[in-house]
Amino acid sequence: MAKGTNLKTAELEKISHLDYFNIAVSVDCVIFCYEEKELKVLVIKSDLEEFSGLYSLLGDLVRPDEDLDTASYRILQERTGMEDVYLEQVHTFGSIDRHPSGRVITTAYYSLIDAKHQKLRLTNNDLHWHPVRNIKKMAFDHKAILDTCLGRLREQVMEHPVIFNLLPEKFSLRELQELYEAILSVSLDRRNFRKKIGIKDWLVDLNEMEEDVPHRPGKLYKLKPEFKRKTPRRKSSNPRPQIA
Amino acid sequence: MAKGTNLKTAELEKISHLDYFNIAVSVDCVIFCYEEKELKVLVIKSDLEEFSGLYSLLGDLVRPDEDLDTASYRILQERTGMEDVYLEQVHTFGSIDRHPSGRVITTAYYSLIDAKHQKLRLTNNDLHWHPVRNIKKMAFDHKAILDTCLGRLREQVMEHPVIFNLLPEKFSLRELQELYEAILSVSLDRRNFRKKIGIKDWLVDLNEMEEDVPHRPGKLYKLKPEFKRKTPRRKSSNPRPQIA
DNA sequence: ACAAAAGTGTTATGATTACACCCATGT
DNA sequence: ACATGGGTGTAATCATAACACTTTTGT
Repeated sequence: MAKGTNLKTAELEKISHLDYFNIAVSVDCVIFCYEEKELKVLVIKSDLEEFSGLYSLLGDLVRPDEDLDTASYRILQERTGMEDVYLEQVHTFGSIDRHPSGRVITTAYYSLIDAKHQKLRLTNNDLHWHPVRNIKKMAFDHKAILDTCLGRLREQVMEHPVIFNLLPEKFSLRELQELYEAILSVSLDRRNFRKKIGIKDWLVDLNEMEEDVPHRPGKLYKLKPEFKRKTPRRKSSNPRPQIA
Repeated sequence: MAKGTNLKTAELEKISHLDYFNIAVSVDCVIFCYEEKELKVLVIKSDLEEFSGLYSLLGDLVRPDEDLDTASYRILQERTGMEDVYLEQVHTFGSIDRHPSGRVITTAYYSLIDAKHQKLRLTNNDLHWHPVRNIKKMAFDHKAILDTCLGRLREQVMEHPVIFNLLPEKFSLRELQELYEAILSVSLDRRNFRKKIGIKDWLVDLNEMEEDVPHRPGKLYKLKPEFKRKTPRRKSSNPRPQIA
């Protein structure tokens, strides 16, 4: 269609791009679960001598024929054996010196999974779930990545029904409240918590009771099916205004 | 320190990475300004034949010796001649086929600048400010990038004093309200708006009046200096809870 | 009987919404 | 005098936060 002008074709431009094909691209996944009343993150011992003894997040280079989102999904599947997980992109870290092997930029995702359903390939390099609040130092800039993802999780959890990805299908309001408390590092008033959850209208009362608890059993609830978004919600570009 | 074990050094690992050094990394800037009572974005005619006639955002490949954030800042300076601008990373777009020249992932930033202070190098390729609401189609996936950044701007504007980067130093409450209305595509009640802005306590009354307006002049205000964050705010990883 | 947690309501405060009139300035 | 926008307050509704007692179950 377009006549020969001073436009470049993509094919021509490709050549001039070649000089720039020397930044590697990776993804890192902050995979959260909730276990023993604690928020935990999946970490593995770094296999770089520079970071000997430190743990890192799970990540990998992105393959040239693989979407960024697909790459993070692949990491997650390879390591946890889980399908159909909640995964959301958070931030891309691109400092020059963040990786000792050379220029590697990385896009961080966070993921929420139900501790009961995953079957970790706990084979090597001390791959394990680590309580988030104990973590002081990690390989690379992974502590900053973890902090950023935790911050995002805390923001999301207030407004969107994502937290349920960390719980089994059926749960009591106490379990839900304890999970909020673990994520936010606060303690919440039980009555106000129940009122607020009630208003949000996210839950279905299953008319079932907890079993095998050493106290009065609580009712069990599940998330209403219409809120089950394993695929990351697309950000609406038109949220309703909250100003005046 | 570490004895020779089965750890790899970064130097060794570098070699195995070489196969993967074939994804290009770019940044794209969604540069907003406010002019003639409209939110506008800086666009330029695409120089790719595939997108002949379409406009694209301003972007460039990231240099191997340049931080991601620095790259976006460079684009902005080159094109607008401005220093000290508000710039925030939003999302990284990494579909395989998003660029016809080959595999290019791009990190999108949005920026807010005062229309009065910029001196555009309006030299070529029809670089110009385009009203955001008219834009239907762009080169590459740039329409999606624009929408995502606009969505982020709308989220931010509710909670954080960022909007002032689009205004001159001194402004009236009417100008401020019109700007909110332009960004959010809503109309706001004047009394409620003023009440809400008052509560936020972001402004200083300058005890000056508008001049040269064909009606009763309004008071002028400026943003309190402590809220002038040209550098993107770092997300707190500990927002106060808003649940119960 | 005791321990542990479930379940539940009221009051006070602050934010939000809807809504209408007089005032100051320029033409 | 008219047109344009500046400036202001009240009442209704809703969300939030603080707070304590009775009930149910397992041991």
